[in-house]
This record gives sequence, structure tokens and C-alpha cells, in this order.
Amino acid sequence: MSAPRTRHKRPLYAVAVAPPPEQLPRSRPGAPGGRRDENRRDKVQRLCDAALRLFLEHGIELTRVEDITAVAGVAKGSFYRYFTDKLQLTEVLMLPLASAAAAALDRCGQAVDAAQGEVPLSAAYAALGIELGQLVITHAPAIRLYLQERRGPATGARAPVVRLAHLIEERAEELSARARARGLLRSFPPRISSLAVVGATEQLLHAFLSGRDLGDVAHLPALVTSLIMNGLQPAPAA
Amino acid sequence: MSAPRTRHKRPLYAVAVAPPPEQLPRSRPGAPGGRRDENRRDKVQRLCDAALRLFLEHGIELTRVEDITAVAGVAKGSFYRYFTDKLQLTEVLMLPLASAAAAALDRCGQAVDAAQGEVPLSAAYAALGIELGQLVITHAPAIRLYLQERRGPATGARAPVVRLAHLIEERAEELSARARARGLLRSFPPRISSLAVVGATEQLLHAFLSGRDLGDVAHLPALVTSLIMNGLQPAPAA
Amino acid sequence: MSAPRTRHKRPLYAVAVAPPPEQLPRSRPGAPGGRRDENRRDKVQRLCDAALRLFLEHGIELTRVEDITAVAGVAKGSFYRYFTDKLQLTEVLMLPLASAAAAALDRCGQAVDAAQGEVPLSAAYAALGIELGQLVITHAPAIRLYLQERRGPATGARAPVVRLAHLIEERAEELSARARARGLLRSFPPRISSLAVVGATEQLLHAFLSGRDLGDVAHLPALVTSLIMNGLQPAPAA
Amino acid sequence: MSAPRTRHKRPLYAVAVAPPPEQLPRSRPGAPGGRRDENRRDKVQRLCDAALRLFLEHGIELTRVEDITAVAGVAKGSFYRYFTDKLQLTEVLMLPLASAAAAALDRCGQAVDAAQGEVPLSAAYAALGIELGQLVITHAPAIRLYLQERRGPATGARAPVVRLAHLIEERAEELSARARARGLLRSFPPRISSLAVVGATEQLLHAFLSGRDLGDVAHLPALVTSLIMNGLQPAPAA
DNA sequence: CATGAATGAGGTTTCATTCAT
DNA sequence: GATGAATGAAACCTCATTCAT
Repeated sequence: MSAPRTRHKRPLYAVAVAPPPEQLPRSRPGAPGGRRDENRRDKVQRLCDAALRLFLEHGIELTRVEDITAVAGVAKGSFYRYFTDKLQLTEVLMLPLASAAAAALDRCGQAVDAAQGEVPLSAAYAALGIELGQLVITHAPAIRLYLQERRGPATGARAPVVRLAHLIEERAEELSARARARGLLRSFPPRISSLAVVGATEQLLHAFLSGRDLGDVAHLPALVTSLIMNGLQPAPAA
Repeated sequence: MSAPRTRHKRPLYAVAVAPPPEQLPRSRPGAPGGRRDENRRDKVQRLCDAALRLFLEHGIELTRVEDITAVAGVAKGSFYRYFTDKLQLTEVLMLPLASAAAAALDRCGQAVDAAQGEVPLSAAYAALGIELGQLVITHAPAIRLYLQERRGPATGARAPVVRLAHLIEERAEELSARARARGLLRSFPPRISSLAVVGATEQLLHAFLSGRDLGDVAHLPALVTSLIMNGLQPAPAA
Repeated sequence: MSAPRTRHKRPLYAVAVAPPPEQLPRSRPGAPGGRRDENRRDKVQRLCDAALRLFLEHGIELTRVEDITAVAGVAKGSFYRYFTDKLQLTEVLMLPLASAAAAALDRCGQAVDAAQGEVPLSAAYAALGIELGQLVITHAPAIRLYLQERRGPATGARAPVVRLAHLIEERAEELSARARARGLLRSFPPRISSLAVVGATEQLLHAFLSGRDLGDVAHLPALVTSLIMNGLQPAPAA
Repeated sequence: MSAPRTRHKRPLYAVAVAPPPEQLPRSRPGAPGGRRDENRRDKVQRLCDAALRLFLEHGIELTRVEDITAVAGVAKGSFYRYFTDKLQLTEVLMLPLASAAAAALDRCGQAVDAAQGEVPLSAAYAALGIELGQLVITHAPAIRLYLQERRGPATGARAPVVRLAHLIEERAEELSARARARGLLRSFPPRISSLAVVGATEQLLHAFLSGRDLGDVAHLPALVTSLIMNGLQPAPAA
């Protein structure tokens, strides 16, 4: 006998604009490290974990808010205390990944710029490979979500994923351009080679994170680096 | 955590016949080339075109049946005369692609098996590249849909796309295995190299079909072949 | 000629628990006597009352869920919090009637079994007549619904009513058989006499509950008893 | 791309008035005994048979027009050449029954009026019993439909059945009143006894037509007569 | 704060009826 | 005439969101 009044979903052909930047719920009471804050972190964590799991299992759109709260073990209404909607939740899910990837690409870019000769260049890429490899370990579910949704249209709750994909493609192309300016990867335009490298890498990642048996996984980062440097060739024999 | 529910109403007379052997509805009156038949083909075509366009623009799940019929210019109810639901529509959308891709991969596989030496082997891959390149031209929207949805979970109407992705990955790996058995691609396990090749190819395709400027597109099939044979290396410097 | 179809959407999280032991929804928060509990009872009651009224006025099938909620003064969606569909609602509507009738018939059966001679036997039937007469007062609308739908096919939401009709017929026949074993109702087979008694009783009830003027209604239970004991007699010999 | 424009069903709380009297489709071409007419009769017959069968199996409301035409083996559109809707079809289904029952009751009434003494009176009832018994044989499905739907509200396509029920109850009461005026059935008011007789009779009929084993069915008409004459007796005095 | 009950717009699907073929 | 394809109102049911408890 009460009454909500807003509407949900989306009337199609609408909303192409970016979401209101960082409208995280509201200010919270309690000291930043206190009991309240801890409780809050815990709930957010559980909601994110649940969402990630369900997004991977059923897709973002088919996952209802109630599914998420049920798996997280909180009340449905609580969801809205921590997130405004699924879109914002997805933003939160992608955020750490986006920062880490951007940082790693930044560092690699700086190393590339600073490199004199092929050896430090290779080292820069190797370092990137290692950083990304670690990301895979620490953020596996988020990366899976990224891989799963990254090519779709930037509609609904998928938007943040697609934005991240654009960011990565741009940075990768830029990196290729710099590498090329340094005399590497001469044969193809940077956009082409960066796309190929990103595509191959992501496909391998997707297979790996989907549980496919790829043999000795420890070699994959090296393989990625090798891909970047040499393509699919074997290490030059002898 | 999941369980479908049945509608209670009651379908009564309903479809008692077995599911029609072909994918499309059952037999109809009117001569196969007559007015009725033409209408039907036209309507199915318009529905498919509309669906494809909307699926690409908004994603499968966010596209409502009513959106599709509105764009196709038919009544909402008509949709259900031609398709049982969005899932079946997606199946129909993927069918030509699946057949064509399977056929091309089959032909390539046979050519690989028949090949004696490296030259015909290269030719086999080159032919595959060309066939796929043509598919890209003739089935661009379906391929975009495939690229967009292929990594998601096989839930809801996306299932047929994911099935096609599995098929392609399997066939590609098999092809790599055969190539390897013939002495090529020695350096990596076939699963690894096929994933890398498929990943790179699809990423390029995705960029191209999304309207990115990739320079002279005519080179791409050659690039794909080069990828298959040599990785990202430049053509061996003369 | 029949086959139910499943919804394709996907219920995802959904009810994974076993169907609640009691007929009504699952456990709820709030103390059993608190505000929430009271609200729930109130709403269920209003929905049942509305449904009963509309079922009697328009028939079960022609009554839409939205009609019921409108009359009950709740939102359409609320219906589905309390009942899965019209079928389950009908089950709930029939439940008290079914229990009461079964109990009364049980008690009468036991009295008949225990009876020595014709007087206690008559008393047993008289007691049944009185119990049923009281039921008529306390559950008039449910009984009207029962009378209205009881002979239809057990399809759709009418099923529970038809089940109750079967139960009553079986019990009545059993009762007749026992009476006969005790030396009464000798002239006709128990199935025949029980059908006749039930038919006559229900027809009178139907007329009464439909507002027909039947004179002094207080005599009706006695009439029913008389029917049981003396009606259906063969023409007095000689 | 064409377009119907009327609406169907019924908006509830509407239409309580009688249907347009006898608006049978339209005039037909062809001689009354010719080929066209024969064809027409055949189709109507098949549609009626199919409808009756389905109404009994699933109930009137749950039977769709398409179900009927499918079982009858005609095109869906053809239904509307012969009937305006399900309501009118039901009228047609009940018509022969209504006429025959009215005629039999009329004849019985006249015989009762003309009777001098108890013997011809009994004969009049016996004749009615026999006539009704024959109706049961010749119009079994229609009678089943009548029994099944007769107590529901006169809404939708059930209206004609309920009208027939009213007619029968009225006539039966009238007959009881006349019999009473002649000195029979003294113990109960005519409305009571007629309701009891009709109720018992119909219940037996319903069981019989539902396939229940009632023993030697040939005795039933006699039983009905016995009911009319002797049932409902007061307890034998003394 | 947490909870889950209530709301009602909206998506899916059905089906009576009309009308092109 | 006969057929079944098209139409679109309306029934069902879901679920994002709010708010009483």
C-alpha cells in the first residue's frame, strides 16, 4: 500500500550518454576504519563477489538484483544502499582492473620511451607481460567479465566494460606506435599489430580462465611477450 | 540456483506434431513460389534484418520482441508465427554463418590432408583466408553479432552464438593439429596457436566491422594467412 | 493434442527450496503476531474474498488476476507474492472446505461404525446434516464456488474444486455402503443412493445459496437427513 | 499487413444482456437440399462435434476457436462463416436439447393436466422418464456439457447452458406444483421436491455419462420415476 | 540500518477476429 | 468459398525500485 514511482530498464533508443560521474551512494557515517566502515566494506565485497559470479554464469542482463543479493546473503533493499543500480555495480567491478591496467600500460610506456636499444625494450614488454600475468591471478573473475562483455554495444550495465576495452585498445595501439618509432614491429601499422596482439592475448586468456587446459600456464606470459616481439614464431632456433 | 518454471495456462490443441525438420516454420499453403510464399520470405527477412540491426545496436537481451517487429514493420504477434522466441530467431540468424564457416573449415581441412609439401599447405590456408574474407563481406552483420556475443555464457538467446564459437574453436584447433602433423607450426601446441590465430583474426575483424580505419583492408586476408604461417613477423625481409 | 510449454526466459536464482510444507507462502520476518504478519493475513484474506466474489460472478476462467487485485485493493504484482497463480489460489479457497467436509464425513463414518441399532445411526446422520448445515453458513461463498464448478473437467484453475467433488462422492458412497452393511438403505446399491442424496442435497444448496426462496430453511438439514434415511424408497409394497 | 480492428473477449463487468436473438451468420446460396447445403451441414456438424468434445475435455473457456477448427479439420477462418463466436456455437449446441426437453416437459404437463386418478398420472411421469432416457442416449455429449456448466454464472459462452438450466428448473417446479395440485407429493413444497428430484437425477446422469459403473443402467429411468413418485417421502408414519 | 513487502510499468505470449490469396 | 497469415488488445508474469516495519 506504499508505492515506488520511478521506472526502470530503459526505453531503447535512449541513454547514450555517460553515467553521472561517480555518484556513489552517499556519505557514510562512522570512522573510516571503524566498525561501521568495516561492515560496509564487507557487504560491498560480498555483493561484488556475488555479482561477478552471477554475471559470469548467466550474463549481466539476465542477472537480477535479487539474484545478487540472495547469493551475497543480504536483503534485496540493501543493494540500493551500496549501489544505485547494476550499471554502477559494474563500474565498481571494473574499476580496479581499469586502474591496474592503465598503470601497467603507463609504466610500460614510460619504460619504452626510456629504452635505448632492443634489450631494455624487450625488458619493458616482459615487465608488462609479468604485470598483466599477475593481474590475471589477482583479478581473474573481473578479467573474465571483461573478456566476456567487452565487444558488445555499450548499452545498459555493460557500458563500463566496453569503456575499458576502448581504453585498452587505445593504449595498446599507442604502445605499438611507440615501439615502432623505436624501430620494432616495422612490418605492420601499429593499429593492426596492436589489435592482433591484444586479440591473441585475450583469446588465450579467455580460454585459460574458462578452464581450458593450455599446458604449462607459466609459459603464457612469456608467450605473450614473444607474440608481441616475434609473432607466433618459435624462439629462433639456436 | 536455477529452475525453469512452466506456464500453467494450457496449450490444449497446440503443436502436437514433431518439431519441423527444417529450422523454419512448417509447411504452408500456396505454391512455393506464389504470393504467400513470397510474403513469408519477405517477412522473415525483414524480421531477421531488424533483429540483427537491433541486436548489434543494443545487445540481444535489451532488444525486445516488440522493437524487432516495429523496425520490421509487422505486428507484434506476427513475430511468433515465424519464431518461437528470441532464442530461435538467434539460431536462424547464426545458421548461414555456421554452415558457411563449417564448410570452409571442412574444405580447408581436406586440402591440408591432401597437401604434399609446404606450398599446397600454404595454398590451403590462403584459400581459407579468402573464403572467410568473402564471408565477412556477405554476412557482415551476422559476423558482428557473433563477435559481440561469442564469449558470453550460453544463456538465453545468446546460446546459438556461443555454440558457434565453440565449433569454430574446435575446428581451428583440429586444423592446427593437422598442420602440425604435417610439420608446420612446430613451436607451439596446436591449441595455443589456434587460439592465438583465432583471437587475432577476430579482433581485427571486430575492429574492421566496427568501422575502425585499418588501412588497406584488402591486405587483411593475407595478413591472416601470414599470421597462421608465420606469426606477426614481417614478411621475411628480402 | 496437448503439451505444456516452458517459459524460456530463465528464472535464475529463483526458488531452489522445496515447496513450502504448508500451502501458504514461506516463512517471513517479523513476529508471528506483529504488524507484518497482520498485513500479510489481511492481504491474503482480501485477495481470497475478492477472488471468491469474482469467481462467483464471472466464473474462474473469465476472472483475470488483475480483476482480483483491483477488487482486493492491492497491486497486480502483489498477487504473485501470495499465490503462484489462479490455480493455487483456488486450492487455498477450497482448502478449509475440503478439511471441514472430510472431518465431518470422518466423524459421521465413525459414528455409523459405532452405532448399535437404528436410533444412533439416525443420530449420526443427523449430526452430519447439522455439521454440513453449519458449513453452509460459515463457508457460503466457497460452497457456492464448489457447486458451480464441481462438474467441469479438472482443467486449469478449476482442478481443486473437481478434486474436492471426487472426494465427497467417494466418501458419501463409502458412508452409504457402511449404512447398508448395517441394514439400512437396502433398496439401492450404495453408489446409486449416495449419488442421489448428494445430487439432491447439492441442488437444494445451490438454489438456496443462489438466493432462491426455499421457505423455512431451518428444515433443510432435517430434509437432508430424511433423504438419507427414507428417500429413494421403493414404492411401498402392495 | 492487413488489419482486423475489433476487440474480443469481454471487458468484465459488462455484457449481462441477452445475445442478439438468433443472428445466425447470413443467408446461404444454393438450394436447401443441394450440394452447397449439404457441405454446409457437414461442416457445421463437424464443428459442433469437435466443439462438444473439446468443451467436455477442457471446459468452454479454455477451448480456443483454433482448437475446434483443428479437430474439425477445417480452416480457422471458416469457423466465422458458420458461427459468430463461441457463444453462438454454444447456443447451437444447446438448441436441440432445449427443444426436446421443453417438448417432453410440455407433453408431460399436458398429460398430468388431463390425468384422472393416480394411474394415468404415474403413466405421465413414466413417459417423461422414458423420453428423457432417450434424450440421454441421443444427445449424450450435449447433456454432459449441460451438466458440466449449468450451475456457473451466465457469463461468456456458458450463457445458453445456464439459460437452459433455468428453463428446466422452472418447468420442473411447475410440474411438481401441478402434481401436488392433483394430490401427489404432498409432503414437501413443489420447489423443494422438484429441486431434489432434478438434483438427484442430474447427479446420476452425470455419473453415468462420465463412465461410472452404475450397475444395470436400464433401471435408471425407472429409478427416476420412482424418485418422482415416491422419493422424498416422509418417514413412514408410525 | 536491515529487511523484504508493495508497487506497477513493461516484457512475453496468446488468440479472437479479419482479410488477402 | 476456403484458407491461414496478420493484427493488436489483453492476459500473464517479472523485477527494478521504494519504503514501511
